[in-house]
This record gives sequence, C-alpha cells and structure tokens, in this order.
Amino acid sequence: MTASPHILIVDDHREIRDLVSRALVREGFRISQASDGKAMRKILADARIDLILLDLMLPGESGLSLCRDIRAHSNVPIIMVTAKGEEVDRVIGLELGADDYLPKPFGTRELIARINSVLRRTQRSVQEPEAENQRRNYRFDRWVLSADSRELLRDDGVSLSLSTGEFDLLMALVERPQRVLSREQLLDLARGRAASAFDRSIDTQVSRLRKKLEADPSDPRIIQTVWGGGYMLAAKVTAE
Amino acid sequence: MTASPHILIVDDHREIRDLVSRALVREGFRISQASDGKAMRKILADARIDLILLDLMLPGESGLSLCRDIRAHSNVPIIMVTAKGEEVDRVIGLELGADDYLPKPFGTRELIARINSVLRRTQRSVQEPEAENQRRNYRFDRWVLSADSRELLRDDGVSLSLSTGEFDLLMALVERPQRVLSREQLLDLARGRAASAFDRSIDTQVSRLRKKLEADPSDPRIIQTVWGGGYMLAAKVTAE
DNA sequence: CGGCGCTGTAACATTCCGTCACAATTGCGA
DNA sequence: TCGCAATTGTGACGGAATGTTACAGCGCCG
Repeated sequence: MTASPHILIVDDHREIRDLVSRALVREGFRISQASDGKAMRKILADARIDLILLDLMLPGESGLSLCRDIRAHSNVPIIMVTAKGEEVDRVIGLELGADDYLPKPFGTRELIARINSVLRRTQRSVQEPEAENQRRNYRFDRWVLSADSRELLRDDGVSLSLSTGEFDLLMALVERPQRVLSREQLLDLARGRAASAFDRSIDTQVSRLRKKLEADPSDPRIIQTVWGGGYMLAAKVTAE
Repeated sequence: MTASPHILIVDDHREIRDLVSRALVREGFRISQASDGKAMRKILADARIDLILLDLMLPGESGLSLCRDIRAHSNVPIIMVTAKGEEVDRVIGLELGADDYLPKPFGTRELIARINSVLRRTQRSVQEPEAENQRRNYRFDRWVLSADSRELLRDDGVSLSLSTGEFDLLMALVERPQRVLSREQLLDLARGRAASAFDRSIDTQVSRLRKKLEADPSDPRIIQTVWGGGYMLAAKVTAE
C-alpha cells in the first residue's frame, strides 16, 4: 500500500474521537469517524478502511458484538479499545477476532506503535486461505463484469479487457449502484488514497471508462455525472 | 530445493501465529497459517509444505490427533509445540510421528535452529518418492500443470516442458489463484529471496511464461498484470 | 443572458511494464 | 574439475497506464 492507511475510529465520545483523530492525522493517517455501529457500517460500505479502532463500550451494540459482526464478512484489522482493563476483555476480544487490544488511558505514542504494528503484521502475514474470496460477476446494462478475471463481457459476446485502474474504478461503482460517490470516495475506494488539490484523475478515468463501455460516450447512460456531487452508476446491477 | 522451505504454522492463537510467522518470514521461510485442523488440511491439500509447526493444544481436534492423522498419509516433518512442558507429551508426540518437540515459551533462535535441524535431518527421506500424496496436478484454462513431471499439458495433448524457474513461478501463481501477488512476494515464493533494487527478473520470467502458455501473449488472460501491484493468475484453478 | 464554478477531454508528463539483447549463473556430462 | 548449453538476471528502450494541466463547454443562479 503506497497511500497512507485509512483508519476508522469508532467511539461514542466526540472529544475522544477528535483527540485521537488529530493525533493520527498528524502522523499522516487518513481518518474517518463513527459514533455507533450504524455509522460504522455506513462508512465501511462507503470507504476502503485499513484498520478499525473500536471502542468496547458503546451505547446500543457493544464493541464486541460489532467486532464479531465485522469479522463475519471481512478481515479488516481491528484494535479494541476499552477502559475496562481486565484481562477477560482482552481474551474475549482476541477470540472474537480483534487483532490487538489497547487499554485506556493510552498515550499517543503507544497508540501509533500499536497501529503500525498491527498494520505491519496484517500486511505481511502470509495469506490465510480461510477467506474464501468467492468473488462475483456483476451484470449491468449490456455488460457482465467478472471480478475474478477482471474482464468485461458484452451480451453479444465481445470481451473487453480493462486496465487495472479502470477495473478498480468500475468495481467501486458496480458494488454501489444507484448511489452518488464523490471523487474523494472513489479515489479512496479504487486507489486507496486521498485526493490532492485539484485532483482530476477520477474524471479522466471515468472519461476513459465511458469511452469503453458507453454506447455513446458523449451521452453517458451507465456512469452518470452528478453535478457538484460526483458520479453514479445509473444502471441496475445484479450480482451473481 | 532451490526455493526456501514452506512452513505451515498450526495454532489457534492468531497472535502467536503472526509472531512466529514474522520471525520465520524474516529468516526467509515461506509461511502458511492455519487456526485449526480443517484449515490445516486445506492448506496441505493446496500447497507443498516442507514442515509443520503444530500446536498441541487446539480447540476441537487436538494436535496429537492431527499429527497421527497427517502421518497416516504423509511423511512431512512435524514439530510439535506445546505449553505443557511435560515429558509425557514429548514421548507421545514422538511416538505419533512428530520429528521434534518444542516447549513454550521458546525463543526465535531456538525455533529456527530446530526447524533447520529437522529440515536437514529429513531432507534425504523426503526426497524418497513416497510423497505421492503431496504432489498434485493443477488444472486451469486449457492447461494441466503436473507438479511431478514439471510439465504443462494442454487439452489438445500438446506437452510443454518448463524450466525450473518457470515451474516455480507458475506454481506460486497457481497455488494462489485470483490473488494479486507483488513482485516481492513472487520472488520470495518462487525463488526464496528478496528483491534487489531495480529487480526485473520476475517481469522477464512472467514474459517468458506468457509466451509459452497464453493464446495471445500480447493480451494475457491467464497471468494478468496489476498495474502498480504485481501479477495475478486470473484463471480458475482446480487441484486434482 | 452573463458570470462563476464544475466537468469533459485532449495533450502532455510521469511512472510502470513488456521484452529484446546480452551478461552472468547454473546444471550437467565428460 | 572443466567446458558447454540451458537458464536466469540485468540494462535499455519503447510502449502502455495513469496522473496533471489546460482549456473549452456546460449547468446553475442571479
């Protein structure tokens, strides 16, 4: 990963989120915040998160429950944070799939060290084939996008090979159809990086994609522009 | 064995697996991990493992049971690891076919020394072809890669011989289909070494492989390039 | 209808990749 | 152990993919 890691802070206390957030931003991390499980799920659906800092004590769903929930369909690294420094929690957290455990109060240095450690560990740890990455095919308009072979097949049999960037961008769109995605989001989802000032790379890539898959690139029906908002995959998508 | 040994760590604690994994990766070993017997069998079926580091205490099937089970149809070296430092276990483990025994806690140096010792000790016998159970044929696209004869067989009967390097690289890819592998990873998996600056050897080898097995090497469908990422075997692979 | 900000895209710059030719290394038989 | 042949690594160059810049055109708002 060449871009800076994107970290999601889940905590119901705004002051804590902001405090942690500032410290991590200073370190060069990109940050998103959620105050509860609902907001967390929304962000996980909308962004490519590299690590979750998950508070154990949350109103409504507990951190442990959320942790298990996340693990059910993702292996994004999780660091559990809690004020209850009891060993029991540590064990439970790790059993539920957390990658590390951080008792409050913690210092900035320790936090950063843990984050870097977990990131390094999960990055380098050789793949466990437990994640049966059963990828899919997405059907939309006249096309079928095969997530495995990175191919685009038109209903008349024409096969089109996509470049890496085109594929990544199209996947981001196809996985979130009929939803407006900002350039910022798309950059995060497809490239895993933040936008620089006057960043137009998404626009260019969209333009190139349209040339390939729109019947009339000057009148795009599949990838539509939302003025002032971003782009949206307008076509209906069925995953198979 | 030109490539570095491929070691399988079987332990239910993720922390321990990662810790050991990191230490061994640093030593140049190739690592796979399993958290239980099921995952272990899956890996043993899909990869050529040179040594198993098997924890005695596992939820569900115990390490002893797994050890006996492995021995029933393979002679892959096994090092038993356990926290219970009792002599009894050692005896039982060795009786069941373990090649060595390592009590927790153990240091990195000792672990590596034991592994190297066992590998050296068992190298001769492993060469003896009783390992029919380990070697497999991989079927993908129009090809069958025979792990025994290092040959590629096309479905029209054409047979193609591969050089050592081509074979090792293709095995690395075929054992991990639909996953992007960085040049760094591929060098480690296929050659057992780290990349030097401006290392392009993987690129040339991929190029050579494509020439042999792609229908149209200028539009590769089997080994795909992931721009800025590495390579990926796009075809579906079935082991038989 | 006019200005401003946003978008489309061509053109250029940059980075990464494919592959050729050749050098270095390895494997193997004499 | 030596020498040859096959294999593998290196450097170079062209080409492809992507990012950046610039400018033309469009949409929104008054």
